[in-house]
Amino acid sequence: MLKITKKVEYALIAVRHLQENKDKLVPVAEISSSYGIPREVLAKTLQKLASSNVIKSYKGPAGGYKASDKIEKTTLNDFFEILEGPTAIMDCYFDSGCDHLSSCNIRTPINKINDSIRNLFDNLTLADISQ
Amino acid sequence: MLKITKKVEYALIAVRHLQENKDKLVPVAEISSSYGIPREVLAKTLQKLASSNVIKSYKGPAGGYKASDKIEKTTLNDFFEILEGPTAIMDCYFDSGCDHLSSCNIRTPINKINDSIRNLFDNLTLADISQ
DNA sequence: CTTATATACGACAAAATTTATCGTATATAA
DNA sequence: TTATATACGATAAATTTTGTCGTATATAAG
Repeated sequence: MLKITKKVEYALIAVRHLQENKDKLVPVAEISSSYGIPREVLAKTLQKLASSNVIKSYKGPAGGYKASDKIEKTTLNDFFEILEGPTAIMDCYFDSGCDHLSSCNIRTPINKINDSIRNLFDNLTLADISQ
Repeated sequence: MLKITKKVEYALIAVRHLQENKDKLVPVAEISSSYGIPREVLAKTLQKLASSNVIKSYKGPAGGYKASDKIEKTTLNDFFEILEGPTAIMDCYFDSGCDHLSSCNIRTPINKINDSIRNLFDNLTLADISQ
């Protein structure tokens, strides 16, 4: 439990690789072969980061991805939510479709844990964890 | 991702129920029926908490579980680890069997995130999140 | 203007993990 | 002796995660 997904792992690897190669455009194939990541999975992950402007994409031959200016200031919370949706240790923190609400005795604990984690991730940027 | 398991959810519910019924022994069946939790799953979960002395167990008719003195001071980290093993967002934080180590460029980020989460859970007790 | 290369994106299959069930053993109060 | 409760391993079902496949679109180069 409390594991990050491969998607997020791959995204972190890619982001770091782009930060280390700011001078050029990096195609998916380069990252995928360098780190042994399935190409299509990585491609979709980078597409999400691109549509949120964490990285920039360029099509065509000699195209690829590069880090955007935004990347350093992106918080872990934003990064995770771009890739996986809202950060919550239980779905009921965001969803409203719980039918056990009347007998639920852990709403307060769950909310406290969640708020703590979200606060942690709101205050950590991609730059912070790279140093 | 970063979800707690049902096991942990059930354990939290049970712990809160025991805290609210400190005067008596509570059998698994009472908790399981009150909150709609599968009996056997809950039973195994409580067995783990009992063998770690977070709660105490009593066999036989009129037996059941009750909260121990230790319960209030138990940290979330201890609680989670009793139920699910070491807290880590990626297995490589504890396991040594990674064969990508030579090309791994996210060891620092992963360790920083992990340490932050563990620090958070080390400083939150079951009592803290119940208030 | 054709071709080769790269991103974009939806549908589906495979694998892994989580969740639940079943069967049996042991302790103990009445 | 019996009924009730915990203890615990094996296995099945369900869910989630991970990976694959097919097709479309953009663009640089010859």
